[in-house]
Amino acid sequence: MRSAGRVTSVDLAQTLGIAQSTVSRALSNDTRIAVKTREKVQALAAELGYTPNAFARSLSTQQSKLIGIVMSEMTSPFYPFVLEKLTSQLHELGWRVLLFSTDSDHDVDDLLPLVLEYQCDGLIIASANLSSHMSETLIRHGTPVVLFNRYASDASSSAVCCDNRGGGRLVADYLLASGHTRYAYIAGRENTSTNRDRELGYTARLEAAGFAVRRETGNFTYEAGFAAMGRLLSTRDAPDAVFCANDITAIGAIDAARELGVQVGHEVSVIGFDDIPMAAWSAYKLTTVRQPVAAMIASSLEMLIGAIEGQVLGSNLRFIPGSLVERGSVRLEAQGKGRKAKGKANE
Amino acid sequence: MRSAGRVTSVDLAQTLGIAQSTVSRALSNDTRIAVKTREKVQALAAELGYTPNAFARSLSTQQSKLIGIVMSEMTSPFYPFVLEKLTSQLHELGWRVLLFSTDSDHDVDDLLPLVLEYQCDGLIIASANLSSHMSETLIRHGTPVVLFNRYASDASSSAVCCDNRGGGRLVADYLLASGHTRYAYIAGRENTSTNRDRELGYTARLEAAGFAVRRETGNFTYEAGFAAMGRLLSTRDAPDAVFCANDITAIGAIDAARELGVQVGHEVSVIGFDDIPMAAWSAYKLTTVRQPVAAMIASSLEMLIGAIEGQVLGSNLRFIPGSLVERGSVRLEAQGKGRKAKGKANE
DNA sequence: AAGATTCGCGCATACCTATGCAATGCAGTC
DNA sequence: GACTGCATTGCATAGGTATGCGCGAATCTT
Repeated sequence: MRSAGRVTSVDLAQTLGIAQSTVSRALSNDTRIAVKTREKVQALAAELGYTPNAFARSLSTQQSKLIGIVMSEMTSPFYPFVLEKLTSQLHELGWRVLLFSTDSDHDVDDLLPLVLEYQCDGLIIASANLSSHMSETLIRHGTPVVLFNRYASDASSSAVCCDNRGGGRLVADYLLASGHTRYAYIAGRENTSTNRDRELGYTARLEAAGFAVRRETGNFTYEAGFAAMGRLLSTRDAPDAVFCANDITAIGAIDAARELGVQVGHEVSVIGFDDIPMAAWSAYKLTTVRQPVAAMIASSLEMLIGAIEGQVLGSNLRFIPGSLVERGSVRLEAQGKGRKAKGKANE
Repeated sequence: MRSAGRVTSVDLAQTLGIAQSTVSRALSNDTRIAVKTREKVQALAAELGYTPNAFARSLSTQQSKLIGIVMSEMTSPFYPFVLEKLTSQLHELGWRVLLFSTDSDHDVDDLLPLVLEYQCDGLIIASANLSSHMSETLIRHGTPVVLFNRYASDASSSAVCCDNRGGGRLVADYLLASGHTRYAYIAGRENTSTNRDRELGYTARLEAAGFAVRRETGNFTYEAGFAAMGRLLSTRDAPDAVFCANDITAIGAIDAARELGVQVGHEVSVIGFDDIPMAAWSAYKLTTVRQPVAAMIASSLEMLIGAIEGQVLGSNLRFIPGSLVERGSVRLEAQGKGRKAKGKANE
């Protein structure tokens, strides 16, 4: 009954008194088919509202034209943007998107069977981890993967990341140059390479310049930033420069500072990471490191599709540099509080 | 070569010297298969990493187990939350999600062929429009649809919405009760039922109480709210109560007010709609109408899956009431500015 | 005009799973 | 011992598309 409504290529063929194969070729603009028949077929197809069955096609061609996207933290402000760009670009390139979501806490292992059942031609994993066991399974199945903004420690799968470590260094240099002296870092989730690298770049640079870095735990959320900043400011010798693992944490931190009557951009400087739209709001004017999202997405797709079409499965890591965007949340001139000379010298 | 890696049910059958049909039945725990063979098959399947081909299965069963989700405004803060909940719930229920994104400006018509090619068993359209022509096509194909937070004027497809009109009334009553006198509305995108209904409920109630409502255009974004509030406050006789089409607009409005030195919650009251996480931030403390997201999603899935399984295709509209959550952005006691008595009386 | 070439199309099959129906083997019954 | 009945398994086919290969007809060649 259901299939009664569905028009198939066989139906078209029978109506026109030709072979199904001719219909198939006519619809794919095969040059071997005479222009006249081709037009006849296409006209009838349009008239009857024929829609090819992607499943049957995939079975035949061994290509699903499906890309799986696994995403966690979908509700944090950065990733929806990524997801939208990814899907719209994939659509333009003729691919469809099978969406999976997971909590970032554990690996995506349990989702993998589903991805494989649906014969995804490729897989993009954003802000989630892939166990090395699974990555082997994928390689065995010949399904290319690229990790987005995360990379596997064993380098078993390709990945595209913002140069998080470089970003951390950028922040350190900027804060040093403007004469800050008491540094802190509010972390993101601990098991993420993003958090690790941002911290590493920041801290290494500062320690090389002779400064210690106080560390507060966090998890990439507003609430965590709010709480951490509260802790930082409630101590004697509170920091005058706070780098946050991402923007939303930074915004939480700013709100906490305000609540305590501490002026952001004067008494304490705050820097974030991502450059989400909110960072530009007049309420925050957050100085931050902009992730080169467009370039990262382009790069991911290029790598993924290259791997699918060329079957070059070699793993490949790419780090794309971010850029510092200056707004109002950092005190620029040293105000006699810190060792100005040292800060400047380090630039 | 690709298929060399793929293990099929035929492979299993040959290895075990049994028929493919037996394998199929063994893996689906068919009771007719002897326990011993069943175990043998399942063991081998696990060993070889057999993954059933969902396409072949769908071809055979005429069920794709795929739900298409069409979403626009993915980057506005409300919808990622919806998307995440939808996909995770669908996964739990055994469905997969095919994701399509579109800009909310035009209909989803161009995406429809893709949805049909992939034989989606059902379709959820969030914050986007479906032309009546397309809705007919879907009915003809027997594909159930439910619109999320939008409904078609011709009632040709099912829909689940927040009771936006009721929400607008809630806001009006609340503002009247607290003695406001100069009302304004900052609109969302004009072609949306959400915007229309929120405005209608609000305005109708206020006009019934004898108040006029000043209207500013908007489009559900921060920037639009910011600009609109700027316009409102730059006039003589500026409003003391502003209802915004959604939270993000309201937050833009609040920032604009602050920029102009106007105290929100005292000189001007602002109310939003949605109750996104940001609304609770200490920087905003936005009083707003909470959308019953969980209930809306549950209801959508219930309707959709009911339609898929029962083939009851009747169109069905469901409106779920929201609730006012009080925070700090509304002045509560009349401050001698307005006709307090009248406001109170209307509660 | 007969053979060589090209053009247009059809036949048959692969892709993989699910399932109705037939068949087999075996135990139990009278 | 023959027959009924049940428990297991196999056979065959559907589902819709793409494509290698072959065939007939039309065009061209000389």
